[in-house]
Parts: sequence; C-alpha cells; structure tokens
Amino acid sequence: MKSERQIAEAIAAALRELGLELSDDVIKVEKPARPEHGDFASSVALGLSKRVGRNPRDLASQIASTAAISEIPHLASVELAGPGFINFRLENGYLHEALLEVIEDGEDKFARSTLGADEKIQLEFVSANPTGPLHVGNAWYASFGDSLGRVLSRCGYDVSTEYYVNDTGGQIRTLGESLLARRSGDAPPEGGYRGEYVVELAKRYDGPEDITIAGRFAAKENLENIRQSLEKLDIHFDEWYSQASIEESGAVAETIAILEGQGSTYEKDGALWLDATRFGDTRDRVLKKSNGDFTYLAGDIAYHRNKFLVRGFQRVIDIFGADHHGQVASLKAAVAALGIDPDRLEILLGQMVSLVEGDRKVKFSKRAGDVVAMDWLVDQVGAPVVRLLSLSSSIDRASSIDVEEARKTSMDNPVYYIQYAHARIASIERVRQERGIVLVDVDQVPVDLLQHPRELELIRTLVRLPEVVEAAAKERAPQKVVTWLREFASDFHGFYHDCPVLAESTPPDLVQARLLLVSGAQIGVRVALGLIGVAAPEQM
RNA sequence: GCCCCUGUAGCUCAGCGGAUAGAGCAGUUGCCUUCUAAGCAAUUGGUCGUAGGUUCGAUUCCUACCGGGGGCGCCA
Repeated sequence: MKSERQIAEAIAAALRELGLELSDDVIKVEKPARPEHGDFASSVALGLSKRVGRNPRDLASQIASTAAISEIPHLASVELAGPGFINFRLENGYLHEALLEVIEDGEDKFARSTLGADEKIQLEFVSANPTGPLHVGNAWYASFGDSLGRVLSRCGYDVSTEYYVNDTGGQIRTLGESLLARRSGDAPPEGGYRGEYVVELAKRYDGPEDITIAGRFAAKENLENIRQSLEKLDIHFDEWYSQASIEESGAVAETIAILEGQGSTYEKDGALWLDATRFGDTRDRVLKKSNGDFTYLAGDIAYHRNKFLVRGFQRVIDIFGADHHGQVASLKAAVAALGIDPDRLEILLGQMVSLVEGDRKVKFSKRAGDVVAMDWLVDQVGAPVVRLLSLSSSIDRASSIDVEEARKTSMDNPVYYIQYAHARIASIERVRQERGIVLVDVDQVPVDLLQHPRELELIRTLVRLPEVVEAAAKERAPQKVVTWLREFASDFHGFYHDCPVLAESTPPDLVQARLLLVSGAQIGVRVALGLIGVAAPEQM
C-alpha cells in the first residue's frame, strides 16, 4: 500500500542524506506480526551494517533521526528494537486514507495492477484425454489453473486459457474398440475402457463398424461431457485446441522437418530421434517411430511451436499432473531446439491427490472404471467447496481430500465462513434500505471515527489485498487469495460482532463511517471471491 | 541408480530470510431481546523429519541422511 511505499522512499532518502547511496533492494519494509513492533518495520540497518562497517543499532539510530524519516506522512513514532530494527508507528489516519482509496477504486479497479504490462500469456490446464468422464484426479487442479488465470488477468496480463484436446492416437483407438465391443454386446478388449459410460455411448452410436470413427464419436461425446463438468465449477476455456487438427494440418511434419533441417535429429533403429541431450534433456527422444507414426512428443512440440511462433504468446504456462513430470525436460529441450528461450515455457506440476472417504481410500483409474467423477464430487459437496478445497493447499503438496469432511455443510466448512461474511454485508445493506437510512457523500463521511480495534484491523486486512493478488500472480500461487479471504472473514466477523453498524445505540455519524467501511469490505471480498471463482451470496 | 515434489499441533493444511510459528477441524468453556449464533471470545495442544552448514538472524536458503508421493517408453 501507499504508506509502505512512502516509508521505503523515506528510508532511501535517509540513506542518501547519510551519504550511503545504495540500491533499493536492500530496503525492506514489512508489516510486523506483533503490534508492539509498530505498523511497519524495516531491517535495512541489519542488512547494511556489514557493508558500511558500522554496528546495526547505531546505523538504525542514525537513519531514524534523519529529516527524511521525520517527514513520513502520518508518522506517530519511530523506535529502535532488537538487533537493529526500525519500527514505525503511524497515526490511524493512514488507514482511513487507505479505506477511502478502496472506495474510490471500487470493485473494478481495486486490487488491479499493471504488473503484467499486457504480456501475452497462455495458460494450458486440465487437458484430460476425452476417453471418459472428467475425474477428480485429473481435474483437481482445474480450479487452480482457472484462478491463476483470473489473478494474472487482474494483474494486467493478456491471458488466454486453453484445453489441449487429445483426440487422436492409441487411446482414442482403444476407446473406439471398446465402444464397438459394447455395441455388439461383448466385453471391452484387454486394456480397453470398461466404464459404464461406454455402454451408454454405444447405445447412441449408429455409425459404421470403424474403430477410428467410433473412437472420434466417443471422444467428442466425452469432451462435451467434460466441458459441462467444468462449467459446473465455473471454469470456461478461451480455446479448445485439437491435437488431431494439428496433425491433419501437417504442422507436425513441418515442425519435425525444421528440426531435421537444422541437424537436431538423427536416425537410429529405423526411428527418428531428437538430439535432446544437446538441449538439456537427460536422454534423446523419439519423434517418429519405426512404424512411421509420430510420437506424442512430436505432436506436443508442434503444438508448442504453434503457441510461441504461430500465435505469438510471449509466455506459456502449462499445468501438468506430477505423473507427466517426465515430459518436462524433453518439451523444454525441444522448445530450445526451435530457438525459443525455454524460460518462456513454465511448466507447473500439480502433485497427485488422493481421495479418502472415512477409511476407504479411492484410487483413480479410468480403464478399470473405478473412478471418482468430478460431477459426483461436485454433487456431493457443491462447487464452492470443491473450488476452495482445491485452492487451500499448494499444488506442490500431495494432499488428501476427505469427502466426508468436505460434505459437512455446517459451520465447520471454511467456504461458508467466508461466504457468510459476504451475506452479512449484504444483510446490513438490506436493513439499511428497509430503515431508509440515507448514505451521505463519501467526502462527508467522518471516517476518522473508525478507531475501534476491530475496525482498524478490518481496514488493515482489506487494504492488503492488492499486494496479496500481486504476490499470487508473481508466485503463481492463487491460493494466497484464499488465505487472505480467511483472514478477512475472521476480521469481518469480529467487527460485525463488536461494532453494530445499524444499532440504535450507534451515533448517526458512526453509522455512516461504519457503512463506508462495510462497503469497502464488500468491494474487497467480492474481488477476492471473484478471483477464486466462488459465488458471493446475498443471503444464506 | 538418477530426477521432481514433500515431511510444521491428534487430523487437514497455511507461513517459505526477520523479533514470542498460525488457521480450520477435533477437545474443554463462556456469549443470542441487537445488522443472520453458518458468528464471537477464552482455553488445551509444536524437538517446524534428523544432523551439519550459510547468515546479524533459518520453519524458510544449501548439503547429507531418514520417511512419504510421483517420474525416468518407438504410451499418452
């Protein structure tokens, strides 16, 4: 926020005043965890002491007594603490000012930034093969990808989300075989798809006895199904990109020819290999099998060439399941071989999740037909719970989800805790209208009446949202928004409990001030809920 | 064997270079004549896997080891 920046600037000026011209990266201003350490604190003196050969406390003391520091807006006091921290305490006016900025920004501008500078960034996720219904295992990070996209957009990136449709190759043939077998009343072949959905599809298939055609039919149906499952989670892709279309357009052959032409390939055992080790991979990779077919990798290379060179994305983020870890090095090597800086390709790996229901451990395996469909989970616990749950922990952690736990719709569930905060805000607004309380102009509201610890704490949390969103974007960690929402809800409920807005005992001026705070809070919570794709209910 | 992720309260997880490590659930206990108690408050519970190292400062960074998950196909 503004004050933090002002303090950092003041410290920079203080250092210049003391003749210590140093780069800004040593100036750290943070918010201490403990109130006795002030509103803001800096450890510059600690970091600098060695470089300038002075002891940290003396240095801190010198910095603290400069004119630059004394000119910090709203400054109440400066204290030295610990090994050399400088703690700044500000008058509460800095919070009131910050609240007014939130109101001025409104839902559209608050916590929006230009960090991304309109960089064209493509985000590919889910991309589950259309061989069956969307299941929990490969859709768990769908909410992560979608929320990351929303966060990046809010930070000024030009984001395009995409689902890569694997509608060709062996799995689709197997799917076609399974479908035809079911139609003739037989069991699916060894290694085929045994799920009940294949039987249903077979009933509706009246096409020829052709594996490819049957497979394509089934894939198309499955994909439509998957699309609907994702819609239930409020996940919509800008683009559904077909692998078959890439192959049919000749782009794969073209891409491989380019690699061949520049001498990045060689032939061995009747196959065409990419000299991937030259570009950082652990081993070389086959591009064209000895039977003449292209490998999956070949298609993927063409696809990524398309992303970078045909469609011109400056940055590409792929979200894969950890079981696709093996593809990372080869894809990056191939991209490098095509002359694209491999750092422009970011591959995020979502670790495997396991689903637990009481003592029963559920395994995901599509072919065995023993899968937990995303639809089932959404029906069981509701879309908001699924979205919040999958964003509650980092994608680097192999988490386990207890369906029984998630099913509890009582006060236990964090989603309701958060949504309830919004419902209470909406309720205050309803009652205000019922009672005909008229809102005065913003510049007439005596914001400085907001002095209750609950009020101040709520403002403190509220005005932190912009930096949380930026951090979520930079670190590709949309779950940070969830953490913020929990804190926000906690602060709001505390405020609600201790600071009645519309009670008869509340003086009219304070009513206005609190109503302003409530509308600021509403802006914050709506923005944050929007970023994680969870509805903001008017009542519960 | 090599590569990636991970080990924090009884459980599920935050925190990831700052000063006395947090939340939810579970346990114990208070608070509804008020804008919704799907709430608030208090309280119990931790060798931050182990051992070294870097640093003024390490749960956070580095190394090794131990435990857990995933990967190392002319499958996708």
